[in-house]
Amino acid sequence: MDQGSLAERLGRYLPLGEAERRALAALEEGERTVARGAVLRAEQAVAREFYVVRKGWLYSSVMLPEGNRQILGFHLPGDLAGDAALPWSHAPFSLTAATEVTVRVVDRTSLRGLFERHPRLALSLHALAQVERTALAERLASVGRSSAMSRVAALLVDLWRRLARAKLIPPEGVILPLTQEEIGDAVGLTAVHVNRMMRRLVETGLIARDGMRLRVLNEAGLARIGNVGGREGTPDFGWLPATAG
Amino acid sequence: MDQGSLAERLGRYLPLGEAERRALAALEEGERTVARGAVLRAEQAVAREFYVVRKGWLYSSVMLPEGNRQILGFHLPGDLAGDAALPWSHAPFSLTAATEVTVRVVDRTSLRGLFERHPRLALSLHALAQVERTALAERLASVGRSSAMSRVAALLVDLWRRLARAKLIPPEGVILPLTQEEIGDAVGLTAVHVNRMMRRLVETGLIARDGMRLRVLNEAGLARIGNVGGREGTPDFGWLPATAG
DNA sequence: CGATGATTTGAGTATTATCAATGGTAGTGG
DNA sequence: CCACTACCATTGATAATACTCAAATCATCG
Repeated sequence: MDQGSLAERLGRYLPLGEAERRALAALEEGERTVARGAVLRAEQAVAREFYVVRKGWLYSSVMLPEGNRQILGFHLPGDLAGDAALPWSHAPFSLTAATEVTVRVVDRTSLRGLFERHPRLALSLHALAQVERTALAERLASVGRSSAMSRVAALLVDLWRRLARAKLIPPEGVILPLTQEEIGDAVGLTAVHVNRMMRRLVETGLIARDGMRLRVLNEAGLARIGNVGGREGTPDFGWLPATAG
Repeated sequence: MDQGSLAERLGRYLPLGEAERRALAALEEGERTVARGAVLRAEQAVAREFYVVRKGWLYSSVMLPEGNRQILGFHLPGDLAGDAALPWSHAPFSLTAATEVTVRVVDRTSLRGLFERHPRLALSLHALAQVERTALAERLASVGRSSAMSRVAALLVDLWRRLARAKLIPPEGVILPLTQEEIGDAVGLTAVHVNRMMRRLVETGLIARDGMRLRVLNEAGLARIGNVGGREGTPDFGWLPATAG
């Protein structure tokens, strides 16, 4: 199946019929590739479309008036990006390429047809949005109520697990295409402090680093430090209507 | 129209047809009232339903292992609550009554019928979920990247504006049914520090308090301190299909 | 090789948390 | 009506966490 497609992503949660796969594939119109560091869509830009990440990483962020940046989330292959802009004419946050990234473009008006002809897919998309929302809530809890160590650990576990699910982790570890400043902007810390925390995680033997390459040596331990729950949260799409065509 | 109903809420964003109003009303099945402080649905409880707030306030929260609590958001009349649990069999966070609160119960499986028969409403619900998601993102930015003063100010402006939109603010000010500890749990501060910040906001003349009653004297100033944007973010549901019956 | 940007480390500071004590207010039961 | 309790707000004093500033090291790329 198409690597990083919407069909592949939704297929993780529920079985899809042939017609449904085709409908999803038809959504993804143009393809666009942007270089590392480039902004795919800026905050406040006109936003009539959203994206499906095919290859590479993206992150969404907002800038505060004093020049601080908050990174809201990272979008890996198979993730949607920019769909939170649906109910606005202008993007509430910007999308930036953490690596060179390839996305498929989905015009928001094409959701009308999808919702009319494929209610089951519509419901799945809705449920998927709620998954993202829960992830955001968990990040908020981490940033609002945990120590610096915790926050960094939580972010690393989250990324590690998502990458693992998407089968993107080779045995020698994964390349985290993030500066420590970006990590800091994601968890609400300065780059300097992120450095100290990562360093301590290495000393403790929980992770290993080599340049940008990261290996989690003790996922359970890292999860504990990060206050990250275990497997309670397996998505349950079983209540959706049974597979159509 | 039914105060705090889903129809009233969605009607704020787009015109609804008669059939659509009926379909929305049909969703809301039982009614339930719980006392201030009571838990409507606990974290990890089986979650096959979600709620529409009719009267009173609710908040959703998660507990961290060390006993810290993060309040994720407040649900005012007309808001959905617990809908983020859709893709899970067990609730990712708990719902607590901040005041005595009355909710209508919606079984998640009844969404199937709605999505099949009313794609336009389905799309609206989806868009509404994205609105909530954006609010969460803004809170994250506030907690992650602003000072204590900012965070408290941002929360107050947010609540104030939402209450104003729902026409729930009498001229003498609104009763915030929140302890300073709850405010702290929402913005990632201790109750003690929340107290100091609120006190300073009063000294500065931005707000006035009398017991639990709050009045915002200078909304623009409070918004500036809170790093809260102005009117950029007016929802745009204009791209949805035109009104059906 | 020089230039640019990221990481690393140290020293001092600031913001926010923690601890502790006091006063206020509402509710309860006698 | 009053004691009594419980919870919340307030304030001060102290401690800890994370930030700021600064400089040195490293890595990468033309």
